[in-house]
Amino acid sequence: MSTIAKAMELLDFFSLDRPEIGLSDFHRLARRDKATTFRHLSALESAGLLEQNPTTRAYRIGPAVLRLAHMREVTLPRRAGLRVALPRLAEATGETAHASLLDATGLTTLAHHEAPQYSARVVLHEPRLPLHATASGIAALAFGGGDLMARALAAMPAYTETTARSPEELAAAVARARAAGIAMSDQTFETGVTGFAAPLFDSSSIAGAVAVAAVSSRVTPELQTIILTELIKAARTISANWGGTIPPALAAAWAAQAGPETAP
Amino acid sequence: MSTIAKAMELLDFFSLDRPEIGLSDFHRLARRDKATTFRHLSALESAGLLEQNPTTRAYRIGPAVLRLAHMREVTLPRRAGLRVALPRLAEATGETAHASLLDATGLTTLAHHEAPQYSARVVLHEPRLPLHATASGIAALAFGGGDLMARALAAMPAYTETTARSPEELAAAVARARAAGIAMSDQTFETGVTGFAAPLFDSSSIAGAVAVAAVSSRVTPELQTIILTELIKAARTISANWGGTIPPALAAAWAAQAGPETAP
DNA sequence: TGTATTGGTTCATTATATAAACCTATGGTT
DNA sequence: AACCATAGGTTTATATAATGAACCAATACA
Repeated sequence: MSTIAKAMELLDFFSLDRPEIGLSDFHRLARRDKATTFRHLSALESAGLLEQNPTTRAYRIGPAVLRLAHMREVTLPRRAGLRVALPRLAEATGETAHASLLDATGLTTLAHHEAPQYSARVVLHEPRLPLHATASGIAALAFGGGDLMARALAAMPAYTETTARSPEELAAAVARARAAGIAMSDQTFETGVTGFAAPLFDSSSIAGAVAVAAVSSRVTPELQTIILTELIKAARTISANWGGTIPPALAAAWAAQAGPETAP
Repeated sequence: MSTIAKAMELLDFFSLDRPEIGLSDFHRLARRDKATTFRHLSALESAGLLEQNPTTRAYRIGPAVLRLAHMREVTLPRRAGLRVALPRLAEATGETAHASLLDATGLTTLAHHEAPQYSARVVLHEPRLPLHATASGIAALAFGGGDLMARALAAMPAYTETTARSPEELAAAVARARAAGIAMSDQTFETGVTGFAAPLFDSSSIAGAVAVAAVSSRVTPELQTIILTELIKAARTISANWGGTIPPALAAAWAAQAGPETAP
């Protein structure tokens, strides 16, 4: 593994719950030598990707990231297209809504929004979503290129009892999602969490997924109907904002899924 | 220089004018071997910091950057504090306003806003601002720690005829800024651009600078008065948004500068 | 058809990354 | 006050990973 990749893995240890990490914590979290960790952190800092809290000396995301994100958002807007749709999806379903971006290597969480209705809700903390074990991943596989499937098959850790274990099992889930226009996952990533996801498109192809992560015990047939309807609405809105068009086969599946009243 | 730092330097070649860069262009821009450049780009891509445009194969800023920026902005808001103040500063002065963040290594441009009034306006494209040659840099030196000055003296390229060349010249400019509460730079970085800057503070210390980059030929004493007044207003607002307090000496300088009607 | 350019790959050579041990400062305990 | 644990950071021989010239395949232009 390249030194560069090792250094940049350190960035993935940050989360909303852990926005600042000291040298010793990093050294333990990454299970790497302290001197090595220190030099990696220093290199990231000198590029502005990290900075040190002047009082605690702990490391946190640096200002260069803001500049880069601003640049991407101006030239290739994504977040802006979620601003309305995601909170609306969360409120309409009463569950946690989130959107992720697909690149050549997999899905990256882009934004999430928790519904305020219930105190029991799904809180997300994974920056990268495994393709084989999440509804978003299945949705991406169902409507993405074949190379994605190869990547998914390369590593299939079993997170729960119901995580797909074999290529056949995964292929079946993907086929179901392709037919329904929506991917579902029953506690395949985290126990107690049921996922529903729809693919998102930009001007060239599939670009990500929008999903609802619901508390499993709350999922009744009625709620499921609401979630599917709202998810399709959200996916249509976001894809439109991203300059994408829904493939005809998917549009037909959605029309059948949600009933004629929500057809385009 | 570390491999990590070399790889991350590649990120600085992106700008709003050049949001996508192909392998060959990168190899020329960075003056590095093509194979090396390729491996660096691939490593950045595997971390999600870059992605490839699926049609042109050119590299652009990746989705991970959005996630990191979101995380920083939630835990340590900065952009939000500029959203109102910066456009207002640009409109009130008729010139380009910008804000930058200070870290241990220097100033990073955070956001800028061009005034719509005139077609002749200053367009900024530098991601990093040199401390010794910009108004923002002088403001940072005037109100930042002594280690900053050491860093500024380490490298002092002469961008124009009027760029400070000697430590004494720089120290004089910094002293003027400290006394006035505002830094000024007459075409020290780019010919035809006059800069005015005020320091910004967060809860712990100096955190950046807000500046007006004016077309030199338009700078009359009247405009200069407007710029100084508005700049102080903007600096007060932004620092307040960032949870900062203005040091007494600076508050006094500002009160004297802008006249009693704008005193806090 | 020929030529220039693109993105990407190979492999011997060489430079850089690594990790154990060490240093210094600080905060909390006895 | 002495003690211990932990923090951030540094040193140096050793080992691993980075480098770049040459090469390949594909596309674009003329």
